[in-house]
Amino acid sequence: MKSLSIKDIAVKANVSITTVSFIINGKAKEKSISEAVIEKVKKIIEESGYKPNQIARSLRTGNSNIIGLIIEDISNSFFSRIARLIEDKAYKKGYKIIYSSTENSVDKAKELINMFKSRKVDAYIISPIKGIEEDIQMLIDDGNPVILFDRNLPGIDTSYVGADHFNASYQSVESFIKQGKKNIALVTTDIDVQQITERYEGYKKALEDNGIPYNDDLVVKIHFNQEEAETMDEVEKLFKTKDIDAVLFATNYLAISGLKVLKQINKKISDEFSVIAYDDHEAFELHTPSVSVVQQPLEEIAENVIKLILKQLSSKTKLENQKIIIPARLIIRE
Amino acid sequence: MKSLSIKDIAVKANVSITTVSFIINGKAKEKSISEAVIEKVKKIIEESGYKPNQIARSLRTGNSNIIGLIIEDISNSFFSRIARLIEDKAYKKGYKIIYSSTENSVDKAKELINMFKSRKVDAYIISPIKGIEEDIQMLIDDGNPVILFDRNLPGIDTSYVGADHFNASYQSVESFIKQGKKNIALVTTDIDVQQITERYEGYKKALEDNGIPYNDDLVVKIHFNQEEAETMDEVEKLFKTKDIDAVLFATNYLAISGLKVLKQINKKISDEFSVIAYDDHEAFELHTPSVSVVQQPLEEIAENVIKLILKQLSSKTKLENQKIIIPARLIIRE
DNA sequence: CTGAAAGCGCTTACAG
DNA sequence: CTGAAAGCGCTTACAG
Repeated sequence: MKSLSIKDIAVKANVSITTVSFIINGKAKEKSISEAVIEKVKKIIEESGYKPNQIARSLRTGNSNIIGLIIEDISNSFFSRIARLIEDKAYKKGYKIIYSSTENSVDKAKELINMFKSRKVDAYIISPIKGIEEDIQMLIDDGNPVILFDRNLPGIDTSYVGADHFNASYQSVESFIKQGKKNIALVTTDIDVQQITERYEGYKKALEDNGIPYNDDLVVKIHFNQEEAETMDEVEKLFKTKDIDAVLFATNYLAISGLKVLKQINKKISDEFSVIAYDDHEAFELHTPSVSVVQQPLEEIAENVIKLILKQLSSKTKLENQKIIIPARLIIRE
Repeated sequence: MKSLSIKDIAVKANVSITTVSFIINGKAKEKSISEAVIEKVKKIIEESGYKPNQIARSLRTGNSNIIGLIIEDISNSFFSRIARLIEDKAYKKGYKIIYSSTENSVDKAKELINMFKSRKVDAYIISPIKGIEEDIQMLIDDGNPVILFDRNLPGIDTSYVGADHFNASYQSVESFIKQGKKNIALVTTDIDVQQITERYEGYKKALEDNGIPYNDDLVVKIHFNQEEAETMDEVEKLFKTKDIDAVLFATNYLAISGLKVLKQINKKISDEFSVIAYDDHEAFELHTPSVSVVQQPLEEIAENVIKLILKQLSSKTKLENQKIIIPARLIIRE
């Protein structure tokens, strides 16, 4: 069954397709179409259930009312929750979101950008990885609104929204030190992205500022994408061979692996052994005892991303770039 | 900066756009274009970075290589993990996925279907809710491939893939009974969808088959979308006023709220008080003590959904419908 | 107050 | 072996 076209409506209403188009697009008044015609056409559209073909509209107008969202992995709860918030907020303004996961692959990220480009999305929201700077720069040069979030790409001159990873990490370590901890470990990943680097820098600086020597042996960099069993082995080794009294996990999935290890080796979180996880997760509050966390300001990140995108979308000229850094919240749970 | 069109390539190569189009679409051989021309055109495409406009292609061919995925809520880990698996598998076959969340709203679900329709997606994967039967039937009548998953819509004659909710629930209750439990509660939701009803029926039937009278007081139906605090109040009331020795949670988020209550009122899971959660979640294995769960076969669900969709997509004729029910796995954790 | 016509960038049946 | 032309379903500048 073929669907109706604007022509079918025009024939039924005995007017031109121009008239129908004006009515559909709310330009009837402006084009001074008579009330009678407006009524008649609207009624026919209503009754027939006609929906304009958005593909044709996009081809003609060059925009799509679609925003492309590129993230690392939709099954990661940080991203899926952000995606949901962005989706909601965009939807209310008449924009749809197409998302896709890069899985931390430069090739896939480039492909996704190309796919979005060839579908003429109106704007790009990207949680970028290293290696796609050029592709992003091309989008910007072509005049597309582009916003980076979660991770900044220092060389790229565009707007960015993200949490203050450095300070969050700094404060976490400082809170350990205030509790009297001396041997503070960091479990992080080896992905070379800014937010991970910042968490590392925050850790280092906090030690330094408090006169505790940095010890490379207490920092474990887990290879991205490796089997969880392997990760757990590495963390277990850290817990067993080093004399540590506190550990900061740089991502929530690492913290979960870490907690599994603690359970396995029957080591408890206690006054003698503190844990902070970067990025909250339902498992942490529920854990016995509860795990302290750094909460990322999801709502504010999504809010700011959408606000910037919509502002750029409704402006004829390129707006000034904004780098918005939002404080994260350290939640100490007893 | 305007992007290149097929015409630009044709001009550069000094051939017609027809020839360029044939080459792009791999029909060069079939149309017996000379090797020399193929080489020349390919080189120019390569060098210029030309990407065909998919919008124009869609308008012309009527298909988009896009599959629409409609789920309840992308921030729910069951859906985000399924989405990721489906995305991966579709991507390998050259299909992209557009997803959107219905948030259990009939209106939003209808709007999403309309949006997908007007974007001419090639196929629909839908985790449906009651009230959109007509809209789905229209899609099917129009000849679109449609697959339902997770929840079936009994009246609709199309393929379906989902877990065996009835048996999973039945077995959970039976395992309680084997442990000698008599007062088995069910915490479920009031959403009127098939998979929730089946979990309820499985619970009831297992009691009946084992000679335990069904007691309505032990079944709590939580209102969907209400504040978690309210949910926790209701669960707390159940735990405090009824003398129960086992509880089955019909969804993982309800189980998480339930565990929070247990923590608050300082009640422990033990030999005297067993818990099973429907749908695994990282928090459950980590919990002290670990929580038994029903694991949904995510990988198999995604695999079967994609297989059915691709088969339908590559077939000229409408294939016979298949209802694929996959057993869930009950994992008893000590 | 309304319409004929061009054009967005493709694909493809047809012609040579 | 290759190309001119129609057409997918819209929008919009222009004309009357």
